[in-house]
Amino acid sequence: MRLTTKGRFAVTAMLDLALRETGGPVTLAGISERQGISLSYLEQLFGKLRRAQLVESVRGPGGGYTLARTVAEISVADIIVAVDEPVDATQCGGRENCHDNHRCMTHDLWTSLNATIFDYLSKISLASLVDNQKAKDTSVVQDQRTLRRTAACSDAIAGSNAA
Amino acid sequence: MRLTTKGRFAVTAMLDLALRETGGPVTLAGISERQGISLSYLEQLFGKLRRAQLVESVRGPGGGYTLARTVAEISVADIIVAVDEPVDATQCGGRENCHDNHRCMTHDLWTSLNATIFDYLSKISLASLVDNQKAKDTSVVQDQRTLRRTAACSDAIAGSNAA
DNA sequence: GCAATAGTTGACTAAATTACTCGGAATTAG
DNA sequence: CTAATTCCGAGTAATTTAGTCAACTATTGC
Repeated sequence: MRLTTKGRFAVTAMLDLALRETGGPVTLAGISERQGISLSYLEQLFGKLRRAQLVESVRGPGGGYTLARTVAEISVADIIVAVDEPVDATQCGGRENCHDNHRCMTHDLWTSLNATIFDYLSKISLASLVDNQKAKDTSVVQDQRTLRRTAACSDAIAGSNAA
Repeated sequence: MRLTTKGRFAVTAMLDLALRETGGPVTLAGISERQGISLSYLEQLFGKLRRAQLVESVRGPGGGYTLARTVAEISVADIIVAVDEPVDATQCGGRENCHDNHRCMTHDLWTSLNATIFDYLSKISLASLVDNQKAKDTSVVQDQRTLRRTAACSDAIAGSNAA
């Protein structure tokens, strides 16, 4: 479990996707434009997200990405694990070949700490982020663009909650 | 708040220090040998830990480092923040210069998530890690045969960093 | 005072990772 | 067919990680 900007990008992109997927597949070009993340980088990230079965893709015109599960079934931990390679830096890589009586020190310390952080992030679903985001949006109504987006978000939430 | 191997090294080193400081200042050379972390790298890390006032140094023969506070007053979060540069990757760096109506999305998401993780790690003190470690040590008493493996293990660690 | 010990600092470097670009191939709607 | 879009691999600049090296300062023991 690492926490880097890579994981943040992925979560941001997934949140954007979650907020819009009722209108059919969402293109990476759109996410790129809205979130200020380069298209090519998104392609890499979504390649991993797809292989982790968090999203599904539709090729061709009108294609794009959709969530492979409901927003309630996708956690922040899922996303971060999908894009941040395992790496599992317990130094001995799970094997017990560290120092003699010190071998468990780094090992147990980080495996348990990792487990707890992972556990914590597993309980934060995309659904809760969407809700939070929706609350922010409606409380800061600015112009037409925001209004349109808010409406779309409401649909997105209603639609995916029903499923 | 990032979680990288750098922070892990620092926490490991601090734990080693906490476990031994009753016998006076602990040298970096000792920590280096026991934990398999290069001396020069430890120098860098402890420079930061000292500037963050988590440790105090004693120069000259018999010198080394001691904790600047009690083990109960030092948290894992303190250590990680001390060595992992701020970076604060909210993309807009705290300023509100992100995209128009999307600016708060990444921003709020990560500041709140960061805060929660930070909060969590703030509650894990060195004292609890020390207690945990002591329990492990006494329950898994090693014998002389194990001690000889130490040298070989250092090599194993150096090699497995690539993985 | 001298020598040994140990921290302090800064400059430097190799390797890895991050964040990204480019070019093209596969797929599919219209 | 053509355009839109994902898919894929190679390449790359910037950054970070992890570590080296050398010179320096402070302290202690003799």
